Formats: sequence, C-alpha cells, structure tokens
Amino acid sequence: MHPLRKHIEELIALTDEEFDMVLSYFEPIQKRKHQYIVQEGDLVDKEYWILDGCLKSYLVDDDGKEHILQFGMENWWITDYESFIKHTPSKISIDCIEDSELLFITFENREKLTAQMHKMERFWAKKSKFGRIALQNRILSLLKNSAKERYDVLLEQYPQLFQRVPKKLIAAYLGVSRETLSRLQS
Amino acid sequence: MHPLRKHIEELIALTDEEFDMVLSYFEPIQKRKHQYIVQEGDLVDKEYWILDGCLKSYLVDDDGKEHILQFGMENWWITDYESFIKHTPSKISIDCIEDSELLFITFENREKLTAQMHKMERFWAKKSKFGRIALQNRILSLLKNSAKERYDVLLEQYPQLFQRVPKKLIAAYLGVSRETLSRLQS
DNA sequence: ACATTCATCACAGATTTGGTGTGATGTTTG
DNA sequence: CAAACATCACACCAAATCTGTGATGAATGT
Repeated sequence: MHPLRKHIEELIALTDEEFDMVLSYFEPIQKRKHQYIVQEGDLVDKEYWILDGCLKSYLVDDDGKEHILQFGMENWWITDYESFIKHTPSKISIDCIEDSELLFITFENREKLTAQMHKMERFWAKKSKFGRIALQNRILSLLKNSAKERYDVLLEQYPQLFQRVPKKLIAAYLGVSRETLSRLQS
Repeated sequence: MHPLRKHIEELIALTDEEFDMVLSYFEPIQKRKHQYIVQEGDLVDKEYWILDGCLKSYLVDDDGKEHILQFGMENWWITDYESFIKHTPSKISIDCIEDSELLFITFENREKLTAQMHKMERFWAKKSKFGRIALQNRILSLLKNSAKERYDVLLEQYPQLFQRVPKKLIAAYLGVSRETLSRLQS
C-alpha cells in the first residue's frame, strides 16, 4: 500500500478509487540536503508530506540564531502553516537535513479536494486537531519542564531523532544551548 | 565610492544626486550559502546585483543533472532574464555558492527608473548589448572549441573562479563531466 | 546572600562530508 | 576504427561540522 494511503487510513478509510483521486492532487518533488523548500519572506502555497528524509522548520532571530519549530520525518506533514493559511509572507524557513522525497499539494488543490471529497476534509480537520494538541503540549512543556525533563521526553518520544540529526539542532528545538544539551546527556 | 556607482560609471557618468536616485530604487538582501533567489517555476520580478558573494544560475535536466548557465560574482548582475522580461515561469534556478550580499531592483522599479532617468535606460541598453555579445561568444565557443580549449579560455578569463568554486561546477559550466575536466587540467 | 540553572566563550579531538584524481570500461561520431 | 568523451568505481585528502568539556558569568527563585 502506498505510504500516504497507509498514513491517511490511520484516520479515515478510503477506497482504491478515492485514494487514486487524492493522490492525483499531489506532486512528487526531490530535494537534497541543504536545499530549502521555504525561505523567510516566501508566500507559501504548498503543504508537503514527507515520503522519505528529514527536514527542519525554523526561525532565525536577530542574532542569527536558529530556533527550531518542528522537525519533519517520514509520514509527517510540513509547511509554514501561517503563510499557507493566511497567505502572508513566511517568517520561517524550512530546509532539508537529509536528501528528501516529498509529495506536495497546493493550497488550491487542497481546497478542491476537500470540496470534492468530504472524507479528506474530515482527515485534515482531525489532523489539525491532533496538531493543535501537540503544539499545546509543547508550550506547556516549555513552561513547566526543566531542560533536562524536556530532553528526556523528547528522547523517549522520538529516539530516532537523536541518531539522525546533529545535537545542536536538538538543542535549538529544546531551547537550550548545545553545550547545556551535551551536559544534560550525562 | 559605492561599488554600484563605480560599476555604473564604467558605462555612464552620474552626479551624486543621480546616483542617490538610482540607489533608492534598490533594496539590499542577504542570503546564505545554499539559499536560493530563484526557483524553477517562479515568476521572477527582480534583477540582482552582487555586492559580495558568488551564485550560480542553472537548469536541472530530467536526469537530475545541473547545467550552469552563468556564475555570478561581485559586480555582476544575475536573474532569470527570460522570466524577468517575459513574465513567464522560470526554467532555471539561482542559488548561492557562498554567503552573498545582493542589491535587487524590481521590474516595476526598473521601468520607473528608466522612465525617469534616461541615463539609466542607456546604461541598461549598453549592458544588454555587452551581455548579448558574451552569450554569442559562449555559444560559438561551445560549437567550435574542444573541451580543453573552453577550459583554457575560462581559466584565462576568470582565474578567480577556479579558486572559489568546486571543479564539478566548472565542469557543469563547460559542459563536460567532472572527471574529464580533471583530466584536462593535466 | 547563595545555590541552581543556564548561557557564553574557548579549545581540542573526532567524525563526516565534500572535493578531487585516476583507472577501467563503454558509447558516440566523424 | 580512432578520438573524445561519459560513466562507474574507488581511494585519498582537506575542510567543515560535530561534539564534549572546562572556565566564567548572568539571571532567577528561595
């Protein structure tokens, strides 16, 4: 089964015809390590689903420091949702940590697809709810937990991440310096 | 003197006021290595002048191979002229080989500036003529010269390039494989 | 006032990536 | 068929990045 189908069917069931229809609205794209899919200032009109690879979405502050909003790996969705939904210039950048294979759907096609297929509207609605919950938990974790606790939670939830991405990126995600992260590990 | 002024004054003379006027139509922008300024499919409405850094404009073919149309370094102009002038989607991509500082002018502002300042219209007209000559010579060189000869010409014209950019990019510019280029060097 | 928790700076060593040359072999073309 | 190249495979080197750790200092809560 197509991995995207498997992914979607975790939330809603699809017939073969329905999935073919869904897939027809997506386009594949390959990007190599270091390549960007979104740069600060862009108007983002695509949402990406990661077939293979690893990306990061991040904001660069006035001191030039990166703050990572999200990592993206296989079966995850990634884009700048603010720009995608509000049609405003992006504040964030997204680039590839590894060579990546993506499927993207444009805003327009997503509108068409949801109009045409109520199931997919439900899919995205559900996904959006789960996404909201995850973001809330991240906020609470940043407020409530110490760096060490945040480190432990991340390690438990996504152990693969620690094998795949440099520690300084983990640090930029957890909101600590890379030196502190290094010391947390011991 | 501002490097852009120096550059323009190689073709036409400007008063202080005139140059201030010209400069007011440009905006500065910084990009880091690997960042793009033009992606395939974009509608390009900006022309860039390179204050510092190094870029490449290139086309990716169906096999994923890069063919380099132009390198850009200090005091050069770069954009996808086809998209810029015809307002069609770009076939090429442009990205930074090094961290770069650029000044850009939008198509609209360029129109305004040339309407307002005949001198600048003359400047761009001259530049365009020289550009055309360079392109013609490149075509002739690709038709007429062997790889070795093209290599020698490039080395003589732009020796700096060989210090700054990886040989595989030179190869993609000359239209040979990097192995062949390597063997030409001996 | 002091302990805790972190950032920042500096450095050194390990690891990875990218760049480069070169041999072997295959393909195209005049 | 010879010349001029591409392609694949490999090995080596240099440069960049990653990583841990000590020293120092600032902010914060108790």
